[in-house]
Amino acid sequence: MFTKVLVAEDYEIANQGIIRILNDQIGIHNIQEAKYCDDAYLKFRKAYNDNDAFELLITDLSFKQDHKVQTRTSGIELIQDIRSIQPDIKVIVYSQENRPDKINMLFEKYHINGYVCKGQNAIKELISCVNGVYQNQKIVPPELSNNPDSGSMIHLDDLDMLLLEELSYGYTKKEIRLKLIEQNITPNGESSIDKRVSRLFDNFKAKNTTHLVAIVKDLGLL
Amino acid sequence: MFTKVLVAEDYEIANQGIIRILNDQIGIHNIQEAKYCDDAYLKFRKAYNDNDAFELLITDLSFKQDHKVQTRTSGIELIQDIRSIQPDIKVIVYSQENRPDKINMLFEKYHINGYVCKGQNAIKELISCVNGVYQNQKIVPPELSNNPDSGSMIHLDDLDMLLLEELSYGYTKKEIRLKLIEQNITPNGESSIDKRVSRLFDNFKAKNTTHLVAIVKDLGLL
DNA sequence: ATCCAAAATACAGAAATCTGTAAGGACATT
DNA sequence: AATGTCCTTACAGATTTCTGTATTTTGGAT
Repeated sequence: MFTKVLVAEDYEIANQGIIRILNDQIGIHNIQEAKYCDDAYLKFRKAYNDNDAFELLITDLSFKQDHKVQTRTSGIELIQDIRSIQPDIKVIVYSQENRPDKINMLFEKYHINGYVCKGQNAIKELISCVNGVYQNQKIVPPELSNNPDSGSMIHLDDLDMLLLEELSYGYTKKEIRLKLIEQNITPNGESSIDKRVSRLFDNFKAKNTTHLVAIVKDLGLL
Repeated sequence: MFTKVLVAEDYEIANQGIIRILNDQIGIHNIQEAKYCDDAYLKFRKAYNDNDAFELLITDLSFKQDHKVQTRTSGIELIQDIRSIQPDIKVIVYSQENRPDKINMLFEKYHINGYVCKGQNAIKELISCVNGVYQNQKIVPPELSNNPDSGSMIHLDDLDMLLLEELSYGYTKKEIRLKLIEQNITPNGESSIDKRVSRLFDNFKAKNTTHLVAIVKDLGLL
């Protein structure tokens, strides 16, 4: 089993809970905790430089910022920074987020090794996740692996996302068209944009632009 | 100090943490916990019917739903249901949410007694919140009470919220008008709705309906 | 080079949005 | 009763949205 673990979680009640589980139920005793991303990074650096590196990082995604000035405010930055130095460190993300799209993105883009969703079964899931990751498995939360419709997810390309974003800012299609032309993005015909947005209507079962943006906001894609 | 407390929090690691704090640091020993809203409600009803009612409810806002069928999925419904039976019960909401508008809404609309934000100082804040609420104070989280612009919040009445909601569902103003007439809500003239929405445009500096809904979603009011 | 299918675009018309003006009613003050 | 203010509503016109159809362009396969 892992012998040395770093826990980055700003929410101190959870922080303590995680450490207790690692300690009592998994038998890991060499644990360091950090309530700030920057603090986590410093502890990581120190251990790495002392040739006593961490084997596993368990981190939250969002860190509230208080009075202290932080250079990192999200777990993603922390993961990137740490992986750039120690690429083989195992990473478990442990967060509130339960939207399939977002969790999948973490695995695909940042190659995390496991994800545990804060929730009713966090204790059990955390234990099996740590065990699985130790055996080099990729541990997806059960909500996701059981969910059949996560595979049928609609794939949105960059232009789709751009359109959704611009629409959510209240720009008209004419204005968006001009922006696309300025940035040399094709297609940029007004009716091409219409068509694309209409397809999004179908995908998300939206009645109109306002509805579409509301849906996408709810899904957390914007 | 309170002698009997109900803790509704689906996230079990936090759940345990809260109970430990109440126990060890505040000296409340008669605590019941619930990981589901419905479960919390049943425990409340039982205690109330047994003439051994709870004095304080500490609840999260969002409850993830798993396989069990729940009639209540949000802490707000739980609060409403419980308050309709025992109006004088003290309520502390304890949640991830840190958007001022939403927290203010909880105090104004649901008359909660205290709010604690999950975060770095949750332990300290929870302790002082329970103490303050016991002394009939209204305990606003420090992030909010220090924030000067929280006072300048735009006040939205029920009709405003209704309109925003319907617009976010993609209904046209004609459709919304008909709904208002059906429910005997005035004003319901088409241009009255227009005027009201235009006022919302001004309030939120929105360019059009889509932009407005996006802004309101971001603020967490919808 | 030719053909085909998919994508991009133009165009058009019905519906909806947004904005302004004006008319009518409710209500309080004088 | 008269006045003024606020709110509701009707109406109108310019713009935008949304949905079709038709035409052109693109890129790959033969």
